[in-house]
Amino acid sequence: MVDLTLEDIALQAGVSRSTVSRVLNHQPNVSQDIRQRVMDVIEVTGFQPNAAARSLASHRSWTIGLVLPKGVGAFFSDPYFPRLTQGIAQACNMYEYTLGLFIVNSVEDEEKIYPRISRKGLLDGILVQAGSTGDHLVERLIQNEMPIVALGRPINQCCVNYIDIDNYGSSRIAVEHLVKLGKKRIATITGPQESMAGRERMRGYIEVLGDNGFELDEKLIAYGDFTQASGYSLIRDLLPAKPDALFAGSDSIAYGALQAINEVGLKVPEDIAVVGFDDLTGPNTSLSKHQLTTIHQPVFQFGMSAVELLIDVIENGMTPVRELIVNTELIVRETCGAPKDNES
Amino acid sequence: MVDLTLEDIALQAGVSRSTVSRVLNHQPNVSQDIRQRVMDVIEVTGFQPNAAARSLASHRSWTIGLVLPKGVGAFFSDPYFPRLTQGIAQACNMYEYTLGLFIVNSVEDEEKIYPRISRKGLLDGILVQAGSTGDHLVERLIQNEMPIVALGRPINQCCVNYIDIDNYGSSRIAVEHLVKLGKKRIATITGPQESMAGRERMRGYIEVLGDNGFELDEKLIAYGDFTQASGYSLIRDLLPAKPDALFAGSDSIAYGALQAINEVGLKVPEDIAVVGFDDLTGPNTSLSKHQLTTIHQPVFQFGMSAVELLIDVIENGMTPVRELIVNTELIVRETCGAPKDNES
DNA sequence: GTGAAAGCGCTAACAG
DNA sequence: CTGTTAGCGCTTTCAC
Repeated sequence: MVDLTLEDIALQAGVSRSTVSRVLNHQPNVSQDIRQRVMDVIEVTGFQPNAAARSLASHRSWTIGLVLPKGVGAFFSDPYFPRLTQGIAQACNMYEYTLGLFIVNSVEDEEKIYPRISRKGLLDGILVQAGSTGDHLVERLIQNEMPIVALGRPINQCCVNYIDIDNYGSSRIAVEHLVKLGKKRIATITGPQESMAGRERMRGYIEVLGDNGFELDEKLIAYGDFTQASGYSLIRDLLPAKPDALFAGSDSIAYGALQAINEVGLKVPEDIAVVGFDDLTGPNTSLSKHQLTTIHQPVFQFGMSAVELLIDVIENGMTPVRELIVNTELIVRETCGAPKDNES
Repeated sequence: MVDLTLEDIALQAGVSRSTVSRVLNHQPNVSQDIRQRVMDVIEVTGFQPNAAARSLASHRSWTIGLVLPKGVGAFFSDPYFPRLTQGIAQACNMYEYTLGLFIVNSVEDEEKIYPRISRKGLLDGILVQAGSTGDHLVERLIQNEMPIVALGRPINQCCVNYIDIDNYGSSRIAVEHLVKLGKKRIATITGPQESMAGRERMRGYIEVLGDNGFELDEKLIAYGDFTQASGYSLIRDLLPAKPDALFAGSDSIAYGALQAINEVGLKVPEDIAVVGFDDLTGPNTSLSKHQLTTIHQPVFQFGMSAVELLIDVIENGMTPVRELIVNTELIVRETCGAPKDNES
């Protein structure tokens, strides 16, 4: 297939280059029959406009970047980022954007990548995962007046567009569920307190206990890092305090804890009820003998909404600041010991 | 930061635009002091050349695409693709390429995405995951004379650059290991036979048994799909035939089988030895009570090599056809029941 | 509603 | 070694 240009199409259709351009960009001011004639030629020739030329002339690349800062790269082993990425990619396909992926693996990467993503003509906008290192990047990017949306609410940062779930409210619902089930000694293994998610989920736990007149017992609290390994090891520190329930800061933590609980011979949910957070259906959940009660966050949809939000920012400008909170849902399964719902 | 152009830099440095361009592109014919002067101005101003303009003029976008065809999207839940993607992204950072990610989620996507990735001016080259749907895409892309490298060897396709591991040879090593351990009734749960990996691993199994004078027993063979779920359910069909060993077509299959074996009260490796394939350290492996003996494939490195291969193709043309085989390694752990290595 | 013409910001011969 | 000069292929005023 020889390289075609607008000019070639124009020639074949017997019109001017501008007209072909108008048809290509779905502009209104073209008569029906000419439009059809041009479209036919495009169809037959399989013409695709040159992306670089289009970007250069229009100052729009139709490409957005997904930036995963150092640190979250490690999280790539859990199903969260893959799912998120899929949602983002899906939305990009829908809106005919190209997705650029920037994974920061090291400190050196960070400095090298930054100029590349902020250079003109490459990206129309940026999605950046919030988190300790990410937030630093967010700051620099914003000063560059590049359309940007943070995935998760950045810490120490105002006036940033972001999309997030209601971590605080959701964890309240999870812990309240445990309270309603009559649990009296509710333990928690939280995520990292440097992350907004870890912090807010913790805050929900603390406040629900307070609201219900429970005393905070440090022996029932452990600080993990969202991983299965941390759940597995930290629950052992908590067990001596005889908890009758565990609110895990993530499903991974919950699964780790579940396994350890199992190994010491305790029963779930009889001896200890467990509620997780995330509901990422992955290999773990499918075969687990425990059906985990958890907070479902719609990761795929979250990714899609993030793209939509970013496109909105690209098209309508950075002000006002957008803050989008996506709904979660408590999924009652078996590990909390709640009576079964009446099913129809 | 106001938008700078080459011209601005040239003005400030007191040279011509071309000279700045030469400095930017690390071309040799610039005197040391002028080069320095230009670099200083670039440094101070933080100038970054416009990506679109550069692509348009040079016919190089410094962007490569990673295409994950429909079907492999589902695999996104296991750790393989995330790791692979990380390796690819890492190499892109190293060589200062931008990575475009194209995940095909549906049939409609397929038709919409194809023209976008094959359009001029966007991508310098393409990495495409091989596999039933992928191979079809590979074909179309090749005709477009776009530099391309397949990840995994496409089926029914010659004359394609690809990178792969030696599935056949590796599975031979795994099964031979079992034979050497004195196993007589070696079962297998394979991956899908539509995939080269599934097929070749199966072939290794069959031939090693043949070489050792074993009869093929259909009761010891099950056809899975690489997932944990398939391992979990299919091993139950195999157990009545009293296997003393299992060669699993993937670690996921192995873990599924391990769990089922456990649940029926058999012991690993005493009653049944298990060898897997992949060695993707993920959440499953970390806490498993079984240390899986398996074939290690260096996924991250695989991704990096794929990028290097593609860059070679971009720079030196499509001929000759490149075929790159990456080495694997048998990792002897506990599930095969081999005596411990003497450790120093 | 359509065409002509002027760039977008850079690279790459080609002179000198 | 450096500057001048054409474009790269498209979008976008501005006329008509």
